[in-house]
Amino acid sequence: MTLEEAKNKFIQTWGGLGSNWGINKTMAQIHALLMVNTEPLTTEDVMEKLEISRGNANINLRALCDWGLVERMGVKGERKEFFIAEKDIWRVATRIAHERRKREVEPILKALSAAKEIDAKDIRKKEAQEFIEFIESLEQFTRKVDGAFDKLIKADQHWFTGTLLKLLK
Amino acid sequence: MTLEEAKNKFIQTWGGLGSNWGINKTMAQIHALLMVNTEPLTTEDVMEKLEISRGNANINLRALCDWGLVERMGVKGERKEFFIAEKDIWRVATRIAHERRKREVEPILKALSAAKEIDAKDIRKKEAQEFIEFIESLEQFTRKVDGAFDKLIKADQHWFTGTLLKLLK
DNA sequence: TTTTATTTTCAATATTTTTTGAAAGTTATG
DNA sequence: CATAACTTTCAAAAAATATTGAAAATAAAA
Repeated sequence: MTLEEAKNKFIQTWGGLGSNWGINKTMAQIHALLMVNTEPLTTEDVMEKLEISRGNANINLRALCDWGLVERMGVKGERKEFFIAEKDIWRVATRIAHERRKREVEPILKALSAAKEIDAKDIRKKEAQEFIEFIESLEQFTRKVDGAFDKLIKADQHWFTGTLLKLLK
Repeated sequence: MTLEEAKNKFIQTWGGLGSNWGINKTMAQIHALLMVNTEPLTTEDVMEKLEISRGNANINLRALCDWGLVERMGVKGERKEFFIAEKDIWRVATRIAHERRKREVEPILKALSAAKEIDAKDIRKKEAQEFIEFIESLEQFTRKVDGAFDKLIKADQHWFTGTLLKLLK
């Protein structure tokens, strides 16, 4: 396998993984492409190397910027925009975690809280009490996990890979 | 909102969440339905309450059993099969984590390791060395997170909600 | 064994999500 | 200002994924 082939293989793999993590395939592939290229690339480069349309490249590059996984870069004397990826895997992971937490946890808590608003006529039923109790256990659990996640995201990599992981041995 | 409406709302919400976690909508809805019903339900019940086809109900009930989130139950004197859900949210979470780990981490590590097999003619290039180094940092990180995950799955809930969460305060 | 109840399978269909590409928008340059 | 270089948008098309429903398979009962 040539270096080129190895890089392509990695791009494909990373693309496949992305879909498991709420990131679409193209977005993950662009991210992979930018990670294995030390020099910044233009939209045109991305289109060519991944054989995708301009619209697709544009939309996903923007999404990657929103997620904080990619940065726009101006290059002196060039009119085009250049893009460069976050390469530090710890930062990549925390950025993804941060974004997903924001998008997912809040709606869950809102929905759970809404589910408890039961009419007076029903609320005294044993069945209703059981239901409410169940929803509350879910809420409590969600809050706890969310809190832990939040701390993890804010923690620094050394503490994580050192201290915390030792505790989990 | 009546108790019935509240339950339905919860089922819908849980269904929506599922898709964020690699579980399809129907699968998550069936799981929710079984969680809010103390008594076991049949395939027929699930079809009616969620207004889905027999095939869909069957396939997703089976998947839930595979994930360890639902159990088949025989009921004395009844010919039909009954299903009951895991209701303990900690167990639900660890089962999902366990299943996803199995399906996702192994393929990642395999693919990363394959990406390093670069031809002799390229291997001496500085660029190849950088690439390999990068892939290795990814492998190392994946292994660490995976290890932590594994421990977490095997840990008991008390230790998690008590000891570990305090450390993350 | 035959009948009947129940579960499973899977090709066809429907739905959701992603991608395309061309037109409209923007910004720098002469 | 006009032109050229580049970026953004979005309706339509394609691809991926989930769902249906009826037929086949299985298992219990008669």
